[in-house]
Amino acid sequence: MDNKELAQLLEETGVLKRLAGENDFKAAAYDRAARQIENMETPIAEYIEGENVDSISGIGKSLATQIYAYADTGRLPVLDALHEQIPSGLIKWLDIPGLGPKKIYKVHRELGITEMAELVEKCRDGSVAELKGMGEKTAEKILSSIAFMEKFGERCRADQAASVAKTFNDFLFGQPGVDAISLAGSSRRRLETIGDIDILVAAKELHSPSIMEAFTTHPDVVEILAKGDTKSSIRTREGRQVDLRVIPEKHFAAALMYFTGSKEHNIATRARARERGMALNEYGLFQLDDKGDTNFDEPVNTKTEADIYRELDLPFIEPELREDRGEFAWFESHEKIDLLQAADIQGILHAHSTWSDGACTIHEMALGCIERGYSYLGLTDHSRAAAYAGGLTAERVEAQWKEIDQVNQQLADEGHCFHVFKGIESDILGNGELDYEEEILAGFDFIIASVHSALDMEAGKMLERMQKAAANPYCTIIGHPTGRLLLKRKGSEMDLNALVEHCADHKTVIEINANPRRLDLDWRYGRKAHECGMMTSINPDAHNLQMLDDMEYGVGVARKGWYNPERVLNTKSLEEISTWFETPKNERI
DNA sequence: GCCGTTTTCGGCCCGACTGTTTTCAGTCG
Repeated sequence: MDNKELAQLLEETGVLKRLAGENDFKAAAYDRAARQIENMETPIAEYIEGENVDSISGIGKSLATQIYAYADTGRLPVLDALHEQIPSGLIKWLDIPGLGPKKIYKVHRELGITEMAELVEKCRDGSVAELKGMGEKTAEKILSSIAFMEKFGERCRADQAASVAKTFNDFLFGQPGVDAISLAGSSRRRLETIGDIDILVAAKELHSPSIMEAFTTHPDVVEILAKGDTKSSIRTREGRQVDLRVIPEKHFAAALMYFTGSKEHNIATRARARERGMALNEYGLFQLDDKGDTNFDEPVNTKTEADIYRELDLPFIEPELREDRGEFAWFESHEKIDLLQAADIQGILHAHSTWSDGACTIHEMALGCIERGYSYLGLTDHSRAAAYAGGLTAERVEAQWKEIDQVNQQLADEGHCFHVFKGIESDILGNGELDYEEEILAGFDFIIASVHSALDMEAGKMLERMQKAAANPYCTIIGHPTGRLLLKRKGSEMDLNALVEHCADHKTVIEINANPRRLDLDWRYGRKAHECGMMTSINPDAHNLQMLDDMEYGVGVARKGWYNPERVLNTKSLEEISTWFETPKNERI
């Protein structure tokens, strides 16, 4: 039994309680307990053994009873009971924008349906519109939302969102009366997938209507979901939802904080304000009087987000950390957090050339790195098992080494202080071995070991395979550990906590693949990595020059995973990393 | 369902927008 598994069951209980029409605060208690247990570093089993589960904050007598029962029987009684009452088909309905738990339960109860297809049918034949509290427009909205979901899916990758965000950001910035503009929401928090794009504009009230008008009539807009004086939502032809909020400049800091979220982080900051006799909303921070009333015309003077946090006895919390995943607890005992910055990165460690499936020569890739301010390139073409990608035979490896020597000489002659390292992206074979004989392996400066075949291996076997590769003295870095493709392919479900620990023990680095399609290792394992001292490397896996710019996404994810520069391999200078590569693996720090 | 140096009961983050109402519930972020 692990914390994650229990947390998932508690979360599902919260969802079903809402669908069952129970008090929202009760449902929220299950959400809170789930988050608490998921973020705890102590295994829940220790509390169960010590019979002090209810000493965990947010868990009282009732939840503790459930958890003990789960320890005994492997089942959560409250969840089993809810499953009897609520068909699981309804959970999917929650993904339909505009349809929440109350309406879902009403439709289910009164029309006796549980499947999405039945819902479509009942919206079309008018049954839904006839229900009390519903109507024609509600039914139409449900139909259009379902059609939209089927066409585009609910979320998109961060890079896709960035391109839509840029279009609207540039457009709005040019509108008369716009004093300031900022991206907010999950894009600002650097989440790997984005639901909708949130943009915040500061403008005087008199300009608001014309800004809203310009926004909702932009040529990319195919549907207006809502339009008000301060808030509007649209859908773009790429299928993305964009929310715009226009507020006077004096509210900008509070609004940015509110609009950036996460929802859970906001709930916690507002509760914190309450504890200090204040109230926080998107218009500012307000002092409450004895009766709990306040004058909303006179906020506490806070010009920036940092000012608001300071009033709540906190340092500025970087947007990437605002997930209510331990950031408040951290600042109870620490004054600051040292987070990786893009400028800390000194070199590139995962890139391909025309020797395998890359688009550019070694020299071109090196110049691309120099242009971007890096001081080294670890070239890693594919190994021989990756025949589909032009993987290198042992003979071609040796020929490539000669070319790398020539390129290094040429770059030195041209006056560049830059070095190309001889690396390889070695396939991890089905049995966990690397792809060359030892004498070839020993000739590389470093090796990235990645799985490119038999991806759907059973999780336990996959973990053994990865652990064997990671323990190999020639394996420097594990590449894209799960093989996931965001929103497309799930990736291996092996126990990543176990892999992180194993790699920390063997001084093997696990990369954060910066390709926005992967972003693998996931940031959620950052705390585990921190706890056991695992190092990472932010790697673009570049197959052309443009992909070198994907580093931005990798850095965002590393920040989200709480990595400091010391735990990121490619923050080392050229000199430091040369020494590090030369040091035998088991002696590395 | 949880929680408490104002509290063991009565709160729990809070406001905008929509649709269905005729003063408000539901949804969203």
